[in-house]
Amino acid sequence: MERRTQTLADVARAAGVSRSSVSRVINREPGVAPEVRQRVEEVISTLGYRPNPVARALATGSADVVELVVVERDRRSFGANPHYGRVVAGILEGLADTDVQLRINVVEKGAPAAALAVATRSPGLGSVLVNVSPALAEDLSRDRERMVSMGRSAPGIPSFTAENENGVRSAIRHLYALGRRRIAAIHGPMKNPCAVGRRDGYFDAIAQLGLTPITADGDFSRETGAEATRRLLATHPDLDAIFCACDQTATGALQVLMESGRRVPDDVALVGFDDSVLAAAASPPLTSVHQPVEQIAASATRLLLQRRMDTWQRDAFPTALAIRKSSAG
Amino acid sequence: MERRTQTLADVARAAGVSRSSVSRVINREPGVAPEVRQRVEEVISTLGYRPNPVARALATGSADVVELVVVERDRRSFGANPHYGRVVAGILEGLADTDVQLRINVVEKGAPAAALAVATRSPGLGSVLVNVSPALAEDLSRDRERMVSMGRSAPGIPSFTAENENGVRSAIRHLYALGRRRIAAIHGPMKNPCAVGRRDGYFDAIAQLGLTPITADGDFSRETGAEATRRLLATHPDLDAIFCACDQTATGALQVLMESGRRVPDDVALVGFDDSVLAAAASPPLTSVHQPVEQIAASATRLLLQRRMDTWQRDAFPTALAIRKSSAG
DNA sequence: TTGTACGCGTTATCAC
DNA sequence: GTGATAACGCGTACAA
Repeated sequence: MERRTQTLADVARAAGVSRSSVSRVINREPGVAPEVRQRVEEVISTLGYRPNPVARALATGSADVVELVVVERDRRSFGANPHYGRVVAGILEGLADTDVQLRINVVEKGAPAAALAVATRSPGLGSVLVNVSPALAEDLSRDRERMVSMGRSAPGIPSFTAENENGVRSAIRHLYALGRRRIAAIHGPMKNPCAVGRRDGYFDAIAQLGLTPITADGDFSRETGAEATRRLLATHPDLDAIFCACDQTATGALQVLMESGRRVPDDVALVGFDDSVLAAAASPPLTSVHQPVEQIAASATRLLLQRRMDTWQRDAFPTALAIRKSSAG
Repeated sequence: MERRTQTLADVARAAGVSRSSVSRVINREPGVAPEVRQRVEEVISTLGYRPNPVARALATGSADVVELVVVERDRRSFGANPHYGRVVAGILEGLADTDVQLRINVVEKGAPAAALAVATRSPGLGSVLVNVSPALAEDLSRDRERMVSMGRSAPGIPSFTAENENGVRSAIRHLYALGRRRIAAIHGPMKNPCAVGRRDGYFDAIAQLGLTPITADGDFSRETGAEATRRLLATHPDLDAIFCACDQTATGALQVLMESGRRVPDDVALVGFDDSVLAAAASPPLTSVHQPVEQIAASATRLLLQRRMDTWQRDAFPTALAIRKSSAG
C-alpha cells in the first residue's frame, strides 16, 4: 500500500526515456520532441509524480524558500503586532500553489550577530524585508542579492509601499469636511520612511486647508500614543480631531481621550492608519486609512518568484479611507 | 574571498580522518575515539563548518521543518486573528538556535483537497495543529505520525492547552468579589474544546456561587459577540457583568454596551479571555484571562523536536487574570 | 574504532 | 533531440 514516492527514474522508466528528458520536460526546457514531451507528461500525471524539492535544492544549490526578515524588539512583539500577521498572510497568498516555503526571521533590534546568522543560511529565492534599516539592508545585500522591501527602502532594493501621503491627505480632508479645524497629529518614528510619508501628508494637507499644524512625536506604539495625547490635550485643550500614524497609536490616544472625559467623536474625532483589526475592534470603531498590506506583501513575494527580478521596481499601492464611528458626522 | 562553503569532506581532509568519522562527531554518535572527536570539533570550529541541511534532508529523507497546520476560513482571517501571531511567535521561540524551519499551512475550512495537499509535502519533524477537528486530525495522521495539538485534541495526539476551566472560574469569582451578581457569559463554538472548557468553568463557578446562569452562544468572533450582547441586554436588561469566551468576542460586546449607553465598568463589567493585544488596546482596557499562548506553542514545538516523542503527553498551562479597567472596583 | 562504498532525487555537462 | 554520467553534501550499512 504505502508505495514509495515516485521519482524521476520511475517516470523515465515508465515513459521509456532517459531521466534527462524527463527533467527537461519538468523544467520546461526547449529541445524536447513534442511527442516525447506529451508522453512524459501523461506518465507524470498518471503516476502522480511530484519533483522532490529537497533533491532539487541540493542539485541547484538554491532552495524554494522565501525569507521574511523583520526587525523587532523581540519575538514577543513580533507576535503581538497585528501588522505582521497581515504580512505573513500576504506572503502566503503570493506563495499559493507554488511549493515555495516561507521562512520567518525575526532579527532583534540592535543585534548584528543575529543579522549575520540570518545570512549564513542556505540561499533561497529571496527575502522580504520589513522594518529593516538601510544600514542592515546594506549588510544583508552582501550575502544575498534578491531582496525586496516593504515600506522602508534602501537604494537598489525594490520596494513596495502604500501611498502614505495620499492616504493621510484624504483623512485630513475628511476631518475638515466634518467641520474640524483644530486637527492634531501623532507621528511615527522618523527613522521609518512610512512614518515620514504620513507626516508629510499631514503637513501638506493642513497647509492646503489653511489650518495650523498641531503635532506630537511617537513611535507607532500604543504607549507613546497615550503619552502624546496627554501632551496634546495639555497644550491644546481645544483640539477637535487627532490623526494617528497607525492604529496602535490611535488606541492609546482613544484610551486617554476617554479618560479625560472627552467624547469620541463628539468632542474629538479620531483617525488611525492601517485599518488593522484594532480599528474595527475599538470602541467606538476607529476610522482608519486602509492599507492593502496583504496585497503589498503578495506583490513583493511574486517579484521574488520571478527568475529575473527588476531591481528598480518601486510600487506604491493606493489607500482608502475606512470611515467608522470615531469620526462620524 | 567568496570561498565555497565548507563541506564535510573539507573537515575530514583538514582533520586527517574520513568523512564518516566527521559525520559521527556531528551527530553525536557513540563509537568515536575521544581524541579524534576533539580534533574534529576543533577543525569544525576553526573552519566554521555548518552541515548543509538540504543535503542532510535528502540523505535522511526527512527535513528539519516543523509545520503549523491551521484551519481557518481563509488566509485573510488567519492574518487578522491576533491569536495566530502569538502562536507563530511561540513556535519560533521553541525553534530558536535550532536551524529548524517553520512552514505555515492554512487549510481553508471545508476544503479536504487542501488538507490532502498538505499531506503530500515532504515529511518533516512534525506538525503543530491548531483549530483542527478530530476528523481532519485523523486524516492527517494517516500520512504523518508526529503531531501535537494546541487546544483541540484527537485521541492519540499529544495536546497542549491552557487551564480553561480554572481561568474562567477565577474571572467569575473576581466579578463576584466586585459585587456583581447577574453575570452573563458569551460562549465560543462548541466544536472547540477550549470553548467547551470555558463554558464549563463558567457554569461551575456560577453554581458554586449560588448565582443564576445567563448565557448566549457565539463563535469567538467580534460579530457574534455584538449580536449576543444585544440579545442578552434585551432579555436581561439588568445584568451587571459579562464574561466573553475570547477577547475578540469581548470587543464586540464592548461596542454594543457603549452603544446602548451603558458605562463600563460602572454599569456592566466586562471580562475577556486570551489577554491578547485587543484587551490591552480596548477602551476601556479589558480585564482578560491571560493564556500563555507563546509558551504553549513553544512547548508543543519542543516536543516535536525530540527524537522520540511521548504520544500521550497532555499538558495544561496555568492562566492568570489580567485585571484592567473594564472590571475596576 | 575507523574507513569504504553506495544511495538519496535532481540538475548539469557532456558526448552521441 | 537524446542519453549516459558526474556532481550536489551527507547518512549509513558493511567491511576492515
